[in-house]
Amino acid sequence: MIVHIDCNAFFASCEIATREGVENRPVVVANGNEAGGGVILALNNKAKKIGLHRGHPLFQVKDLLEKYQVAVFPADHVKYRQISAHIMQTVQQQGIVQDFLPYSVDEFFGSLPLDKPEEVRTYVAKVKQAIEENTKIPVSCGCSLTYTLAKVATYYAKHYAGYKGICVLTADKLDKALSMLPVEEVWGIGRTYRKKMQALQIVTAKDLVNKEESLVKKALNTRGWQTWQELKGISCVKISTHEQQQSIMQSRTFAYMIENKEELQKHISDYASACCVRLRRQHSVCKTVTVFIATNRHRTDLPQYGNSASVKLPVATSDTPTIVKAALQVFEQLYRPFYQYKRAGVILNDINDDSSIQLDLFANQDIVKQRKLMKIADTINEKFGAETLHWAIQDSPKEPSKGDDSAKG
DNA sequence: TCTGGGGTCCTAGGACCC
DNA sequence: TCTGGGGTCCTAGGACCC
Repeated sequence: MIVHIDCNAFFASCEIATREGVENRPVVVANGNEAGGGVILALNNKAKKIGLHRGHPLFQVKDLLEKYQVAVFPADHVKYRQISAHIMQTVQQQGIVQDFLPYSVDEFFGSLPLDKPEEVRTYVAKVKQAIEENTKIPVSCGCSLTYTLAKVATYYAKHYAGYKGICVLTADKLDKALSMLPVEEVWGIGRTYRKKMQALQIVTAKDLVNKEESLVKKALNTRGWQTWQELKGISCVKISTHEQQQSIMQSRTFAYMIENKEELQKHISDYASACCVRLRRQHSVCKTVTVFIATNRHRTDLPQYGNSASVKLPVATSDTPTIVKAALQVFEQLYRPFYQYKRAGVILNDINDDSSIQLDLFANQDIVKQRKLMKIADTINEKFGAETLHWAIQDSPKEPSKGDDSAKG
């Protein structure tokens, strides 16, 4: 049996668990920038009941927030990662669920070598109780034959109070469960596939399962076909557990629109630099640097422009000055004057372990020295705060420092 | 005034190879 | 010199996820 554990309204639950006196109030977690813009990322049931939704921009629901005294908190991802790790640890200590792995910050998969539903239910209930006692985070649990079906089970665990947060979906109940499930609730069916489903007159998950394999393969490609198989109880999805991320991205929506080139350059440098820190933290190097910039797509009254481009580095690296320089070069290609920019970001791709650097025959870089320098900088910034050491190349390229790539602080 | 920030995988098509 | 068949690799973009 595959076990799926899903935290309920995770970000909101984390805030409630770590603060006094908010558990009886509607609670909302939103991201935001200095100007207070932002959208709702998570909310508890009390907040849902007064009509709030995930994705609502805060400025549109200001009246509701005031009227019902909603507690609004900014997202604190460091806290959420810590609580997530605590949940992992708690479950592993129980020694009941095997191969327990995180799928995202608030979802986990594992397996149980049992098939009697009562037994499964009993053990999963123990795990659920341990999580809720140790971390104060309420969870829903689904168990079934495949990952996709375990997520179906969790859907029912969440939607039917009678299950008390645990649903064990055995083969004999599949038919009924799938016939009651809207197809767009199935893991792997998103916006585009939902439209295709409508065209094929597929309304429930069961309608999908009943379609012929050849039709599914043709209309929905490999992904859709895998989902179809999993719904029939045939495992074929793999949960990837990369220890190293394969891409690292840092981007922001600005509090206000920016036209000034130097100001944008400053942001691009900061994002690139932040990406590098994360890259080194996972002991990786990257070979491709991508930059994107865009205007405010919501402002239809203003001229729109958005673009992205990449550069391939001659040698895979995690060296901040090298990567910042590359990002700024790409930005130079992208930038068009007279537009009001609202969003920008940097993505690192082609990521590999830093022990596997392929040296370019003609490249003349002293990698050992670079790495020592980076290590020192990271150590200092970790110890004394992220802005203690700052790379000169992050500053406006119009006033380069005399010593190339030297750090100032 | 104010509208998120990350990720993964798959596919189609072009470049290039023998 | 021309032609075809059979491959691989790379990339951009699109789909999905949280």
